[in-house]
Amino acid sequence: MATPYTQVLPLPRHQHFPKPNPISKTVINDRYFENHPLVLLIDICQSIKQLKQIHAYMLRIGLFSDPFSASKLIEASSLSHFSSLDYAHKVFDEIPQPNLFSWNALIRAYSSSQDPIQSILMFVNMLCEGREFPSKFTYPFVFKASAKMKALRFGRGLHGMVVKGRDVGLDIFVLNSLIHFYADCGCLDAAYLVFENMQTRDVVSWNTMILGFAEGGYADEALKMFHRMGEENVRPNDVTMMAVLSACGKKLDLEFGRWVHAFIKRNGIRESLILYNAILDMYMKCGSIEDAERLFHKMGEKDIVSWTTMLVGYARAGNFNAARSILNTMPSQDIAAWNALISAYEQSGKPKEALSVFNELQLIKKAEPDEVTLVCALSACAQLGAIDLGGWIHVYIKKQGIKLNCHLTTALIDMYSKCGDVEKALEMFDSVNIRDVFVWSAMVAGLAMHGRGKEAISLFLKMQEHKVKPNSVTLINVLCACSHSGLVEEGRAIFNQMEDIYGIVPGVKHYACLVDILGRAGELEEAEKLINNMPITPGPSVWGALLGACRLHGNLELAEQACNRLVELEPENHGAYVLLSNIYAKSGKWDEVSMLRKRMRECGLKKEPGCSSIEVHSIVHEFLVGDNSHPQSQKIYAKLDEIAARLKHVGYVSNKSQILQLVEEEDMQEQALNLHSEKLAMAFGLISVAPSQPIRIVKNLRVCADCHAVAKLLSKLYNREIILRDRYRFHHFKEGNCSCKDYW
DNA sequence: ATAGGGTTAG
Repeated sequence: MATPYTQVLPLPRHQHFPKPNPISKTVINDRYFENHPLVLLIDICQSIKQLKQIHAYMLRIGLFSDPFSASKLIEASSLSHFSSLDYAHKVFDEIPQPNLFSWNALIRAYSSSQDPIQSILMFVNMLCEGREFPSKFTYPFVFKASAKMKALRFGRGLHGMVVKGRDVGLDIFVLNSLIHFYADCGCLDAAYLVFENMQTRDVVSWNTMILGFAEGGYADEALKMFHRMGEENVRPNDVTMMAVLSACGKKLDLEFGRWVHAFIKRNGIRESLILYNAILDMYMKCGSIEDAERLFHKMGEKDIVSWTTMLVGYARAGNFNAARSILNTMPSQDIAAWNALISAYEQSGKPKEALSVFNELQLIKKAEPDEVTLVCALSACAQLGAIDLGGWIHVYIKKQGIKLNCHLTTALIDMYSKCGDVEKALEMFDSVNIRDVFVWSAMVAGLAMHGRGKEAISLFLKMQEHKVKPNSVTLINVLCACSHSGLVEEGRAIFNQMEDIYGIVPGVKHYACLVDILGRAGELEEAEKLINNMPITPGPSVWGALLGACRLHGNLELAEQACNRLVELEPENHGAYVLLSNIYAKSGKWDEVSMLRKRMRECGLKKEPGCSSIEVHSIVHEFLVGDNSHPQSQKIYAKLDEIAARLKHVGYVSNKSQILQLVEEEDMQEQALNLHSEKLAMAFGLISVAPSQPIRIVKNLRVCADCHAVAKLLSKLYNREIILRDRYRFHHFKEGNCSCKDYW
C-alpha cells in the first residue's frame, strides 16, 4: 500500500533517524526528533486532512510516542489557521505523556475559543497529573479564560500561584494578562495594584490599564492614566489611542475627542483602519454626526465596520432615513448591519418598524439572522405583545438548531412574560441549564408583572442557592414583585438587607419601589418620611410612586405636592397631570380638573392617547379611544352594543369617576367611557379570537377602573379568559375575577 | 510559543 501522505506532500530528504522507541526513557521531552521528516512536514502542512495523514504515519512508525513530536501535532491541530479543537483534544488524550508545550497549546487554543471553561479544565487537569507545572507561557491564557468566564475567585487563586512561583511573577506577559483579568472582572482596584507593583511596564501594560478603566466606566481615570503615560515618556501606540477614544465616547467629551484625533495625526500614530473606525465611533457617540461624516468621506479605505458605525450613529440619533440609506448603499450588507437597524428601531420604541425590517431581511435573504437578530426581534415582540410572532421565532430557533445563549434565553423569557404567557416563560426557564444573572432577573420580573409575588421572592432566594449573585436590576424586579402583590413586610425586609447582604447601595429606582410598596398599602406617612430621609435626590420615579399611592388613597394635599415636584423635574411629563386630574376627578373636583387641563394646554402638553392592541392570527390590531378606522368597525360597535345590553342586564352601572376628560353632558360621559380603547379591543377579541384561546390585549397606559370592572364581568358572561397588559403589569381575568385581586 | 484593539444583543 502506498504511503498516503506522499501523494499530498513531498517527503523531505534526510532519512538518517533511528526508529523511535516508545518505551525508551531517553527521548522523553527531548528534541531528538526535531528534524525528523515527519515533524518537518507538520510545519508545512496546510489542511486538517494532511495533518491526519501525518498523524496516521506517526502512529505507524511509533513517532507519536515521542512527546516533542506529538506536541508539534497538537500545536498544528489547535493553533493553525486550519485548526480543529475537537480533533486536537482527541489527539491530546492519546498522548501517553504530554509535555508542557502540548498542555500550553491546548490551554491557549481553548482560551480564545467559544468554550473558555475547557481551558480552565485543562489547566486543572495538568495540575492534578502533577507531571508538568505551569510556566510563563501557561498563565496568560488561563487568565484570559478566567477573564472571559469572569471567574474572579479562580483567577485570584491563580494570582496567588503566580506570586509564589517567583520567576513567573515577574514576567511582563503574565502580569499584563493579570491586569486584564482583574479589569474584566470589574476589580479595577486590584488591576491597578498589579499595575503599580510591576517592576517594569511596557506599552501593553498601560494600554490594558487605560482600556480597563475606560470599559469599567471610569473614563476620567482612563484619561488620567493617558496623561501620566506621557509624563513618564512612554510612547502611546494605535492601541493606546483606541482605549483613549473609548473613554472619550463614554464621557461624551467631543472637544477632547477632537483633540485626540489631532493628537493621532500630530504624533505619527500608526493610522490603521481599525483606529479610524474607532474615531468615527467616538464622534458618533459624542453626538457629532458632522465630524463623523467629514471623516467618513475623507477615509480612503472603508470596511463593513466603518459603514455599520455610521449606520448605528444615524439610527441612534433618530435619523432612520439616513441609517436606511447607509444600509442600501454599503457594499455588502452583513448581518451586523441589519441588526444595527433592527435594534435601533426596537430600542427607540418602534417595535413595528423593527419587525418590518426583520421581515424584509427574511424575504430578501441577503444575510442569515443570527442570535443578535433574534434577540432584537423577540424584544420587539415583547414590546408589542405579539405572541404569535414571538412563538414563531422560538420555533425558528429550535428548527435551525440555534443553541440558546443567555441573551436569547433572557429574550425568550421576557417575550413570553410580556406577551402574557408566564407559564411558557417558566417552562423556558426550567428547560435551560445555563442561567446567568440576566436570565434569573428576567424570570423574577416575569413573575412580578403577573402579580405572582411570593413565587418571585422564592425564585430570588433560589437564585442565591444556585450561587448567582443578584444585581441592582434583580433587586428592582423583586421589590417590584412585592409592590404588585402587596407584600409589604417582605419588601421592607429585602430593601433593608440590600446593602449588607447583597452589597448593593439602593438607587433611586429601589427607593421608588419601596415608596410604591408602602404607598399602596396606605402607609403614606412612612412613604413620605422615607422620601424626606433619602440620602440621594428623589427622582421622578419616586414622586410618581407617591402620586400613584395618593390616587389610590385619595390624599389630595400630598398628591398636589408630589405632582408639583414631578413636573419640576419633568416639565413634559403629562402622566403626572393625568394622575392628578384623575385624583381630582375621583373626588368630583371638576374645577380643578379643568384648571389642570388648561395648564397642560398652556405647556403644550397633551394626554398621551390611550391605545390598546390585540394580536389576531399574527396581525397586531390597534385601537384608540372611539376609534372607527378598523375595517370591521361596524361589527365591533355592534358587539359593543350587545355587551352594553348584557352588562345592563346584570345590573352593571358604569364608574364615571374614571372619565378624565371634562365632558359636560351625562350621556356623552358614558359614551366616552364605553369607547375606551381596551373596550374596543375586547369587543374585537370576542369576535375574532377562537373561544379556546385567551384574549390578549396590550394597553399603553394603565387600565381604568371601569374597564377593569367590565373585563371581569365579560370574562364571566362570555366565559372567556382575558389577559390584559397595561403600562404597569398584567391582569388575568377569569370567571369574573382578576389575578391582581383588584390591587394595582 | 505568550499579553492589549473597531460595528450588532438581554
